[in-house]
This record gives sequence, C-alpha cells and structure tokens, in this order.
Amino acid sequence: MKSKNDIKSNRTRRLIIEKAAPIFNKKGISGTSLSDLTAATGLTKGSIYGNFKDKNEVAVCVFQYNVDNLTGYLNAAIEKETSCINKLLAIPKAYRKLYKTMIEYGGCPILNTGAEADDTHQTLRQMTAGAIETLKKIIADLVEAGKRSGEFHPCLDAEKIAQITMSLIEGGSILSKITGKKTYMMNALEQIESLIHLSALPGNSAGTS
Amino acid sequence: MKSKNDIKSNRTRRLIIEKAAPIFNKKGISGTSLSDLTAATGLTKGSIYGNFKDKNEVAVCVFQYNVDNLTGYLNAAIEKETSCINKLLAIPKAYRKLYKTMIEYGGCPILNTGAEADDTHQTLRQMTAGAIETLKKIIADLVEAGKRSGEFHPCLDAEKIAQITMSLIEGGSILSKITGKKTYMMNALEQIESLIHLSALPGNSAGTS
DNA sequence: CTCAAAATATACCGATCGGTATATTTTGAG
DNA sequence: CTCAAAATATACCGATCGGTATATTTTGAG
Repeated sequence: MKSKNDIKSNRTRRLIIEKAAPIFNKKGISGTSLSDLTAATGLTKGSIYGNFKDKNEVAVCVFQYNVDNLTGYLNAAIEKETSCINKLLAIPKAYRKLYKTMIEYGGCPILNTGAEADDTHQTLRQMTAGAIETLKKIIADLVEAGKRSGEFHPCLDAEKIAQITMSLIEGGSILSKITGKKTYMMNALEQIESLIHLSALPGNSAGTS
Repeated sequence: MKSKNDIKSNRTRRLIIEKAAPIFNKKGISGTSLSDLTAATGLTKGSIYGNFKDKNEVAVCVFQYNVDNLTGYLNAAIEKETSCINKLLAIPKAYRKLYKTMIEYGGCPILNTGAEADDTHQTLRQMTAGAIETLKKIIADLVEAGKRSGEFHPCLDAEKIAQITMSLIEGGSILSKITGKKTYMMNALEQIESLIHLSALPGNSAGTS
C-alpha cells in the first residue's frame, strides 16, 4: 500500500528540498541560514538534521533537484519534435517559455550555484560542471545527428556550436537577471535560432522565423 | 609635498580594497568574513572599521575598483585602434589577453557580484547593472559610429549586437570558470569576432582571420 | 489497539559573526 | 622636537551561526 517514497522521511526530505530550493537560489548557500530553512519549511532544526547530514547536503540535493527539473523539461520539449533542426530549435523555445519562471526563481540555478561554488565548494563545482557538460552534450549530439541525417552542413563543428549556444543561454540569462532587461535573454535566444538556421542545408530550414 | 591620496588613511583604504578584492571575488561577499580581511591585510578590525563604515562599504568599494580596472583596460585597448572595426575587435582581443588573469582572480567580478547580489543587495545589484550597461554602451556606440563612417551595414541593430556580445563574453567566461575548459570563452570570443566581420561592408573587414 | 521504531521537537553547545568603545600608537604640521 | 589629531590596536559586545544530545511525538506493521 505504501510506495517507497511515500514513507514519512522521504516526504519530509522532498518538502525540505522544494522549500529550500528557491531560497538557496536567491540568497546563495552561504547566504542561507538554517533558520531560513526552518522558517520556510515550518520544521525544526532537529527534523532537518534528522533527514540531512548537514546544510551542505541539503544544498547538494537542492542542486540535483534543480538540474533534474531543467534537463527533464528540456528533454521533454526536444522529444516532441522529430527533425534534428526542430529538436534544436526546441531548446531556445523552451527557455523562452521558461523565462519568467526562472527569473522569479532567482535565475538559472546552474549559473548561480556555479558562480558561488567555483572557488569554495569542490563537490558542487564538479556537479555544476557536470550539468553544464550534460546540456552541452545534448546540443552537440543533436547537431551531429543532423549532420548525419543531411539536415546540416557536414563540415559543422558541433562542439563549438554547442559551447556558443550554452554561452548565449547562460550569458543572456544572467544579464537579464541583473539588469532586469528581458532583451538580453531574448536577443541571445534569437541569435541561437539564427545560428541553427544558418547551419541548415537549403530546404531543411523550417519555414518559420 | 604630500599628495591627497598619499595621506595614511587613503593608503590604508587602498590596501584594504586591493587585498579584499580577490577574496570577495572568490568567496563572495557573504562568504567573506571580517577575519578574512584582517588576515589578508595584516590589519585589525579596529583599523578596517576606522576606514570603512562596515563590511558592505568595503564590498561596494571593491566592486567599483574592479569595474574601474576592467573598463580602464578595455578603453585603453580600444583607444589604440583607429577604425571602428578594429576598435570593436580590440574587445575580444583584450579579453583573450585577460583570460588567465581573470580566471585566477576568480572570474569576472561583474558576473560574480551580480549573481550574488541580485536578490539580496539592492545597491550592488544596481551598480552591477550599471557596469553592464556601460560596457554594452561602449560596444553599441562603436557599432553606431561604424555605421556612420560607412564601415558597417547601415541597417545593423547596434543595441542587439552589443547585447549579444555581452552575453557571449559573460556566458563564455562563467562556463570556462566553472568547467575549467578554456574553449567556452575562446569560442565565445571567436563568435564575437565573426559577428563583427559579418557586420562589415565589403572592403572594410580587416584582412586577418 | 499495541508498541517498538522512526521522525520530530526541545533545549542546549561552542564558535564565529559583524560591530564598537576605548586605549595606544603613529603621523605630520608647526 | 612638540603635541594635537589622526590612525590603529585591544578588548570586548550581543546575536546568530551550524550542529547535536536527548526528550517527545508520530507512524505504521502486527
């Protein structure tokens, strides 16, 4: 009758992670105190430490939760499309749809965590790097597939395109967040789209745009 | 005999700012403690608080110091060139030269400060936004000047180009910092350069590349 | 319903935080 | 060299930090 993640402790873990996620993302890890977490969850320190070894473990789980959400969302959007071009275009499209939510959430969690952790927190730095490489690989693999399928120019540098795409997404995202100007992100996404269209062989570029 | 900024207190202020700068940039503001600052400067808390109102004022001065350094460096590189195209190309060139130093310094201070401060620290968020807009304006103004001088296509969207350039710089910079892979930044800079070359009217693009 | 185990709350810990009042030292104009 | 003012060091403050031992409550298998 009881599924594995319906037992109390797992429900509490999930509650803590979900409530802690936006706080960590906005205030940073070292800027978030245990009392922030007790206030947000309605639990006591005893309960939090009964479910997590320390504050750091909460931060690590929160990061994993954020990454899983983001990659899940992107993969779902990609899988809805059939051609490689449209699968690639689904990425900027997804970020466009995600934009408002992400800003309210405190910006891209990969970037936020990475910027805070890179010089101070080895585990999280490595996890952040891993998440970036995962997203980059999704893009690079789609470009490679498109080359094989004849949608893209065969001489395309898939890795390079993927890295530039990632830079545009993260750069646009943080600049919009800081300045409050949506156009940084929107221009970055448009640039990604025109990069994709420019990579297509004649007759393959979707009629839109 | 004594110049204004040679009196003791100003020398001490400068010492504190210079020593605090890389620490704030690496550990973040809330991750840096007063004892980090006393350790780095060799001064006591009494001395630091005799020269600054509080930790926050140190952080604000450090940020200003970082921004002045960066814009100074970029402006010097730009002023060495005569044509608008070469002035624009001087920007990615400068970042290429700056790359190693910046990584060792803890990454781009505008991005680091912005990512930490955007949801928690109004003053610094505004200063960061201001610094971003200043850099963006330098780029946009150069593109506009190039349009007037006949170096660039007249229909170019200067603001858009400037925003995309900024996204590539900041995105490439943070991705390289987190992953430890130089190519993110280098590919972003190459993309900026090809964007500039693509914007040029025939006969204006510098023979290089 | 019972009752052991699991989860949670309470009440505490030492350490460190940012900050300050005041004593001491250093500076530099005259 | 003198000596007041400026700069710095000392010694402290309460508050909050992350974390823990233990008492209490809740859960859920039987």
